[in-house]
Amino acid sequence: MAGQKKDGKAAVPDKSLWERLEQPAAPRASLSLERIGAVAVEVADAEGFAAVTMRRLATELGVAPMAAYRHVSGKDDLWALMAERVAAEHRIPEELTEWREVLRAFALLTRDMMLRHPWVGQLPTALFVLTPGRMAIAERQLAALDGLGLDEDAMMMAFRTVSSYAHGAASSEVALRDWTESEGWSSGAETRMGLAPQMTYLMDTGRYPTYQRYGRRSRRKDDATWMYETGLECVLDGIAARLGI
Amino acid sequence: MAGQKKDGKAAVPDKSLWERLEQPAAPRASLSLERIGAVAVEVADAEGFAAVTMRRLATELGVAPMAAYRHVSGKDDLWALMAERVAAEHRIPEELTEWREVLRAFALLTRDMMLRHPWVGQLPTALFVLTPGRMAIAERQLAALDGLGLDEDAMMMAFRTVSSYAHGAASSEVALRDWTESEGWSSGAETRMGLAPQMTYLMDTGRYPTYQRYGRRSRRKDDATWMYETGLECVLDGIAARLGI
DNA sequence: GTTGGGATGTGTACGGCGTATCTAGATGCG
DNA sequence: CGCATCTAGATACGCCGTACACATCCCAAC
Repeated sequence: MAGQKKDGKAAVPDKSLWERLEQPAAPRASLSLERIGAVAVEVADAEGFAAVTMRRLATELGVAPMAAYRHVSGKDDLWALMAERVAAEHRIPEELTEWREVLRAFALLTRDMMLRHPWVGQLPTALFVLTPGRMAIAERQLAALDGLGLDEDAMMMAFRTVSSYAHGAASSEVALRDWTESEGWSSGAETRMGLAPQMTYLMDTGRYPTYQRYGRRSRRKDDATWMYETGLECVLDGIAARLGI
Repeated sequence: MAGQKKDGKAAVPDKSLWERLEQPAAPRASLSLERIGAVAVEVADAEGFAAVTMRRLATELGVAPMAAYRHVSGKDDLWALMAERVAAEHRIPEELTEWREVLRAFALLTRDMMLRHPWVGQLPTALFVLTPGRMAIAERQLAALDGLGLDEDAMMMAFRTVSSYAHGAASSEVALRDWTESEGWSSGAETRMGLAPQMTYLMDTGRYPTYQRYGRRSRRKDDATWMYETGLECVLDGIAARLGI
């Protein structure tokens, strides 16, 4: 067995992806999980998630199209490597101990990370949990919520609530930014002036009066940071109030 | 012009997708946006998002592979139709008037919808905002927040905070459900017993003590509804407190 | 020193995808 | 009737993921 079918067919080794990722790179191998993941992230950062193809990676790595399959089982493993790589960028300062500060820092770092790597929202959502780096982040949050008299369910609920908010808010922010940029507008104002035809049509139906009033009267329409941070404080307030911490 | 290049090349008409969607179906056409969207949703519900290909749709519609391009510009339009179709399922009861009830109903309906159509989380995130049905939902929320003395920015912030939480929480719930099912487990307990090799490895590293304690001591580990609803109440509490409503 | 086997990368090929472009038939209008 | 217009079909191109068989290289055992 061990990554080798009886007839000599090539395959990825037996050990789990994460175990292999932590092992030192094989001595006489031009490829490694580290290198594959790094290049995948580079390509995605530069040209978008869709540009990350096995063939493109092979070109970038200076290797034949099928070479990477010795190391990853396919695109699933590849995506997992990408998720792990960006998760490892999270560095919540050690000094922070108060639960609210830790959870806030986590949410702010998540947004920064997703603005830096806008393709992250296109990864399968399960990778937001099931990666060593993501689990380390969760562990840090849970530890910060420990010793406050909460039961395990409440601790997990608090963490997951913040995490859900952060993921949802950051991905919609990124999606809207990508969309306005893809339409060739560079500011919120421009966006609203040269509205895409479909938006103009929708607004002109007059079905969205409150929404239109927001468009005319809002003073912070383009301040995504304010929106994100204010929403985050609400979420933290609510957790504190409901859990009595 | 008008959907026709000078040399007779076929193309989708000029009017926006949404305008065409509302028009009555063309008299002598076997295809319509309605029918295309309906079939796309059916295929996605039955076999997953990846099964929705232009060719598969053509087969399902009893039509040549390129026929649908007369009506949609490509997969982008198709996805927009799918998003609009599931958005139209949201029916927030007319009787609800209190802001908190309206926002709560919206969040609960969002979760139900995503559990019913697990592929929704794989749509481009921008479609969670920029569709007529999604805008109608937003309008309803904003209207419920109107007249409480909030300024436009606060109203939008409240709505977006709930919407971000709902989207994030529901998509991670769906992703985890899909993942455990794809591994062939049918309950949370089974999931934890026959843990995937990669998870066993991670847990065995001993790096996640608090997480492991949660695994051992949690009493609501498999109660996704409790988790979602409790988190939602936190979010609503926080909004109420911060905005003084 | 030779040899054999596992690890590593290569070459070739298949079936499916999105979609550009051309062609053909039906329909309504002068 | 004749013609523009709308609709769908046919064909084809260049990508994609990846299965599979093969070549190479290095180390270990003899």
